[in-house]
Amino acid sequence: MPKPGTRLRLIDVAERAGVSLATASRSLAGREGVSEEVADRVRQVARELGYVANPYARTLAGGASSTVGLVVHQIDDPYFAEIASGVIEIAAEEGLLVQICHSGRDPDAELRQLRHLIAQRVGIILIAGSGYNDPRVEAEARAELSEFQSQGGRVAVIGRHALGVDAVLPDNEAGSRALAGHLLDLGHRHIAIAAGKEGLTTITDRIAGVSSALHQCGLSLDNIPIVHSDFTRGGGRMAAEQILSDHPETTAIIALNDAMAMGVLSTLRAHHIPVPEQMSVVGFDDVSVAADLAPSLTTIRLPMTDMGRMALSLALKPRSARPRRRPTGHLLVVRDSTGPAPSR
Amino acid sequence: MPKPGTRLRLIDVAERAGVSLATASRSLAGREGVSEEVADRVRQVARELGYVANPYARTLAGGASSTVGLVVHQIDDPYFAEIASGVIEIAAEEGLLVQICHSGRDPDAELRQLRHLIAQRVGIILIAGSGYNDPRVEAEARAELSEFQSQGGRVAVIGRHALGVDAVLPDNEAGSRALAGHLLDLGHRHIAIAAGKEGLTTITDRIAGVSSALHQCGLSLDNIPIVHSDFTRGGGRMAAEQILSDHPETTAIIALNDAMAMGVLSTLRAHHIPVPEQMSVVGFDDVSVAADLAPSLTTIRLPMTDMGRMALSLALKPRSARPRRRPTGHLLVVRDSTGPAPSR
DNA sequence: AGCGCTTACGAAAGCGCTTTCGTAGCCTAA
DNA sequence: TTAGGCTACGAAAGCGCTTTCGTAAGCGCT
Repeated sequence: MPKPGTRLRLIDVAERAGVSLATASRSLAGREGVSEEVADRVRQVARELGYVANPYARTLAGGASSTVGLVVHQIDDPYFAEIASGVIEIAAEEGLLVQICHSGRDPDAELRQLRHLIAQRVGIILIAGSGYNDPRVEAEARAELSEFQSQGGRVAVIGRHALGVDAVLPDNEAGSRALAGHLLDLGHRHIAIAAGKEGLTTITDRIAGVSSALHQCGLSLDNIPIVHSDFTRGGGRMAAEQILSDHPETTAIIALNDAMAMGVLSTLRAHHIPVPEQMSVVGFDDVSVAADLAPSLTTIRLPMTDMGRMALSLALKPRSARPRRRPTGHLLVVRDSTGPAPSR
Repeated sequence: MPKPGTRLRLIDVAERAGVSLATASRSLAGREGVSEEVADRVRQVARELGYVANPYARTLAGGASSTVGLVVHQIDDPYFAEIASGVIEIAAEEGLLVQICHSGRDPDAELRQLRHLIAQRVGIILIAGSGYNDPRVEAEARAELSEFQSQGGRVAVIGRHALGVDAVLPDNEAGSRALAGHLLDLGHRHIAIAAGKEGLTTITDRIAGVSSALHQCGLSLDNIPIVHSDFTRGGGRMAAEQILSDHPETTAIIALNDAMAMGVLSTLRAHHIPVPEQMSVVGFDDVSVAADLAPSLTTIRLPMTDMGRMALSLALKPRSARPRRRPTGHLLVVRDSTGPAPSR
């Protein structure tokens, strides 16, 4: 920690500008009660001297904390990395700092991280990643957040709902409906779903979309296998293995995110099953590598970086009475991993 | 920002434990001058009450800042995301917070971020990513960092040197020597290099490794094309296009990182050039998706997550007189993207 | 018993800011 | 002219911690 007394302080600026500490503070904060002339002079001096306020002192004194806490499942998952990238971009513009912490897809860990961030007095909390189908955890998180908000904290969530706060929300159901619709249009009737860990709302929503598409064709979710493993490439591999061995009639696999889809593709390759000739595969998210895979992946594009940007912007706006929802667009991107169902 | 007076303060803990503020502080900080008995009681009370120190007050009062600033080129690049993941892991264990900022592979932006972090009074600075072949920038960064260190700040760099601070360093030269050696062993004599933006030390080092391998075979770097574009998939695509059109005799492409290799593979696919039958491709880093590509990528494995962990651990240790270097292992991982040079 | 020394603790002084409160100085109106 | 109300600013009080300094109590020693 830098030794005290060594950096430029506000009082130095004030002296140089020939005003009191209070006036200098007001000038830089843009508060009223200072004549334009004096305020300009102070700002000028501050700029010349390259003054940067000590955030610790500022926050301690009751100013707004200028750090935003971002909770992600795992930063080295491209989905979250892209969101983080958007958040960092806006934060840089606003002069805020971003603190990232991992929840590791564990509801309790997420809650811990949340509490830790609050205890650390961040000013803004952003939570990315699926919610949990666990009323206890959701209720606790909600209580924690509303307490935080009542003390002036700002919150927004990305890709999850039910927390009673502002949210940036993709339409998971519509997305996977489009995905399933695409496969059905191609004639696939033996579709399997490679899903992540049970208990994530994202998964529930995405499965609901598939169900809805099936119903439109007079089919039902009951007849299609859903393999739950993990929202990672490894999880995709495991799910694919299971689908191949338990449901050999399958001609299309819906992976509920791109990471799993990549695992599925890798397993199919290992089994020498040509994609899309013998098996179609779709993902969800359109992480940037999806286009560079072989075969390139048919998926739903979510604007992750934008979602990150939107979430922070949303949190920065004055709070409204009711939680706001910003829907994100989504787009079916058809690439080379899907094709007509093979004829028998 | 949470309203003051509302959270648990150290004085509350002190009162509950029946000691003074000073004693409570000393107890929790593990300083001496407190009897074991009293210290234990204070710690016990703090734990029961769930006390978390206000980091702003703590830092302002001259305690160590408990936030680590991590500068990366781009967080949604898997190489950096994996490093960040390791840093976040250790930080979580140590109760530190990680602030991430982007330098965008721009030396001046990096310098700005550095200054910003210092101005923000972080306690530890970690810089990941290549250095720059730009004496001015390097000198300024070095000066800034040494000033920071002289005021008690801790610093470590990851994957770059020449900054006069502790470093976690892969052996870029040996790695690419192994890579080139592998291709030479396979009989390739028309090798091209897809490199990132000129001016990065990482690139210089990796090219030097190739050069050294070539020399051992009586060949020289002079005869092989080096295309500079960008350390991204897009950059890989551009480089590949140029290599294909300007150097059709090429049978192997060394991409200087995995992202570029992925771009190269994607371009080769677009040109219907079979890999590795007609063209071998190697990358560098072994980002986790490299194993799941089609074909899977021959590359040099760098333990990115470990590098992140090591860097933070290194910075946390008491400073030594001279900058320490922690070499990281590297491993040639031969996969499906390389094969014997095609016979004419 | 009296001295100095150590140990264990409390009182209080900041750290650099924001904000409240007080007060000159000025303007307006009677 | 004087009372009343602004406006523009300064003095000073914290924010919650760490750390320095002072001191009472306990110890061994002469």
